[in-house]
Amino acid sequence: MINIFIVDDDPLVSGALKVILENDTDGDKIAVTDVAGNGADAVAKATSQDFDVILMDIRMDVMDGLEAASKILGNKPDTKIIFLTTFLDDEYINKALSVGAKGYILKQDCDGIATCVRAVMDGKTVFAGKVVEKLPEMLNRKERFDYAEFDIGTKEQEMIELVAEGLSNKEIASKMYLSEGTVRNMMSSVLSKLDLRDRTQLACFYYQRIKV
Amino acid sequence: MINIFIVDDDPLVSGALKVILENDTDGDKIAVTDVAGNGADAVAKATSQDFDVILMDIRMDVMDGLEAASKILGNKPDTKIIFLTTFLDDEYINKALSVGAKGYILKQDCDGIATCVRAVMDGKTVFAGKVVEKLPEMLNRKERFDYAEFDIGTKEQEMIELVAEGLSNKEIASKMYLSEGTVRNMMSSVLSKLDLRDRTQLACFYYQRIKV
DNA sequence: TATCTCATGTGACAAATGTCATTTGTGATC
DNA sequence: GATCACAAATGACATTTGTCACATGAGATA
Repeated sequence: MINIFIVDDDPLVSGALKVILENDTDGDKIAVTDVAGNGADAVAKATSQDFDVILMDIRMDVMDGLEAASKILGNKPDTKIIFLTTFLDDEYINKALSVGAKGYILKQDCDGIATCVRAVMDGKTVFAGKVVEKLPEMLNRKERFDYAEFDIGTKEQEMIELVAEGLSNKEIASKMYLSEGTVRNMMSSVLSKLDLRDRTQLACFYYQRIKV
Repeated sequence: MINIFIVDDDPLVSGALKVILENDTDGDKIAVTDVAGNGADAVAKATSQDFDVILMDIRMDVMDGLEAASKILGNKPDTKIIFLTTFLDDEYINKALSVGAKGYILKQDCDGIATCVRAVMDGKTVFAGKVVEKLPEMLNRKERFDYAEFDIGTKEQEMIELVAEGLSNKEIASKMYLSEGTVRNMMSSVLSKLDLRDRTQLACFYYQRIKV
């Protein structure tokens, strides 16, 4: 028998999941033995009881799912937690992985959730296909840096990228069809806007804050 | 009925998988409809036939699984491919994700493979627990760069790190208790060893090849 | 001892870099 | 038409940077 704990602030979701899971017959019987409506509750219950798998929402009041998972896993590292959420958010996915989640499934395609639970019980980790599609870009991701916040225009952005490839002013000028003097002026302006001293600091800034 | 194609250079493995999969009764019946022993064969067969799921080894003669998968997915992007391999290699995992694999399972724990196949049929992606444990570090990894290969010593490494923080020669000299002239000489030497032109290119090199 | 290597340092030089004041041309706005 | 804003360009300047030839001193080796 597989012993499930559902954490979701929407009773409709918990209810639906319970029905789906408990009526699944493709293998060991699954039973939902407890339900919580927020992260804090979840931590309390998971501390006093043992569950085979926890299905948890991420966005919840009082304490969100990621924090709750972190606390639970800090206490019982072998707990298998599957996140079941509506949002396909890079930040969420990254944190879920870091926390050590065993799954990240989207609510919109949670039909096969019973199968997921079984796979997780087998030591596997199950992700929604769309989640995994995002991983490669996340592995070599570019942060979305808010150029506007620093009042930096498109041409200036292009120049920054070229600096970050190691080009000299002359080379940049040639690539951008500008005179070298203009590139210098742009450089000077960008450096001042970003409060940097020279092109090397700009390159560092680029790799540290803009692209990673 | 779920229609499986197994690609593995070891007939014992293919045979064992076939038995495990076809005797599983927890849901739709699973049938292994074809088998191949290397990547090239796999590409040929996957082009002429349609399969629901392809289970593929990575290390194979003639053409490895990753390349084969890439070709197959280039042709039929919706193909669901699960890698089944012995190796927990960062490079493999990264490529598998990039290629668009629906799973990465270790042979040593392939008991639940039928469950995995079903989860993948449901649009999920299934990874061995150990694979996913590696992802967080991969997401913020530091490459281990072989300074020795370029004959770069400890002091030179330290200098490189300082350049990558945007320090000037004078500042580096002060931090390392050297004269500015010495720093310049070191710089010149390092640039030549790495075949770079200036400190900005060195900073770029650092972020692109050394630390990420 | 004589020699060699190596890290450190100096001085000189050309090139690249960043800053600034100023000019020019274009398009928008009044 | 007059004015303004702005991108592009120029020239001058001080500073930083990279290169090179060479000096110095310490430690290793023959």
